Amino acid sequence: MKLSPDGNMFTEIVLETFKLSGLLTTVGDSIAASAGVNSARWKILGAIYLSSHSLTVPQIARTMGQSRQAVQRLVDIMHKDNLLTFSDNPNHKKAKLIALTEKGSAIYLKVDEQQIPWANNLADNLDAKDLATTLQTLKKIQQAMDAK
Amino acid sequence: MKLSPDGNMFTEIVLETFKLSGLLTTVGDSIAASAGVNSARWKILGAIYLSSHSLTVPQIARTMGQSRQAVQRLVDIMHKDNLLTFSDNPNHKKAKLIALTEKGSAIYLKVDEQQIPWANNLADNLDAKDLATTLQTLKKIQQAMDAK
DNA sequence: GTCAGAATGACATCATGTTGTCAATTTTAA
DNA sequence: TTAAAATTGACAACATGATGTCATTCTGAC
Repeated sequence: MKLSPDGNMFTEIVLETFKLSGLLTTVGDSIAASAGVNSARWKILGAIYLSSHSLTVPQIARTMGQSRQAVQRLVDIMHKDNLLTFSDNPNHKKAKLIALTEKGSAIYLKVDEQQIPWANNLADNLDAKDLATTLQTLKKIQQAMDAK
Repeated sequence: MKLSPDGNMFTEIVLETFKLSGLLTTVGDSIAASAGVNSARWKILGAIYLSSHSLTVPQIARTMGQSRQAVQRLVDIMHKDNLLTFSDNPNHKKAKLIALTEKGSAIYLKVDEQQIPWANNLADNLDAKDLATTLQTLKKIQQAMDAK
């Protein structure tokens, strides 16, 4: 069997996604470093901050497209480092609700201060319509994968 | 400072890229498993196969957006496993040229057999024009990052 | 209400991938 | 031509992340 023209484009998108993810992680490490965290921990902080309410570990993992255990590991470390708080979950005895401490919040905002001009600057050189299409398509790809 | 509307879209694309990359790696592991490799090794095989000529380790790393050392590590393992060959590089005494063995080639093609219908099928449910825009935009983002 | 199946945390093992360092080689600039 | 800078392979240390297992808790079908 051969790739259809669309299948070929799709495959190229997959490869570019891998590549971009690697590059973004490296850049993210630089951006987050001055606040004392790395990309991985910044992403955890962001997942909680952006949800605007407490989340359980599995919820964070699903948001991030990662395994429950990988997130649990980081959450435990960040809890020890006083970046996150655990609180009882009225709906589940074992699955604690996770929120940011003041320190965690401050770190997230400090990283954001640097990420914002970076993102604004890069976005300036790109077409808004194309960005919108790209964002929607990335989401649709995930939905299509889920459906299989 | 606040995110511009475009900066906000850009940030969302970044997060979706991370998420999609994680999900694709998991799916890729499943697809590649029957041929005895995983996503990481499949990607190495693909980088060499698709270039249609021998590559050095740093060249593979740049193609994949990963560190030279991570690629070197896998290449050494895959050489031991008889998936790759090393040959002298007329342009560089230390940097060997890497190519696929018959076994490596066969494995790549076997994985491809399964990846192709998967990609074709998913692409069928997506708009060709949107896929083209997405692919171009992902590449442009990388160029814009490089320029900084 | 009960019980099978799913979800969750804890723990372990392993693969992937980054960063840092050093010596050897290549490239570049003067 | 030569010397400084960049590239490369080898090696090490460490962080990230997937997978597997077990006991506990929750959910849903009956």
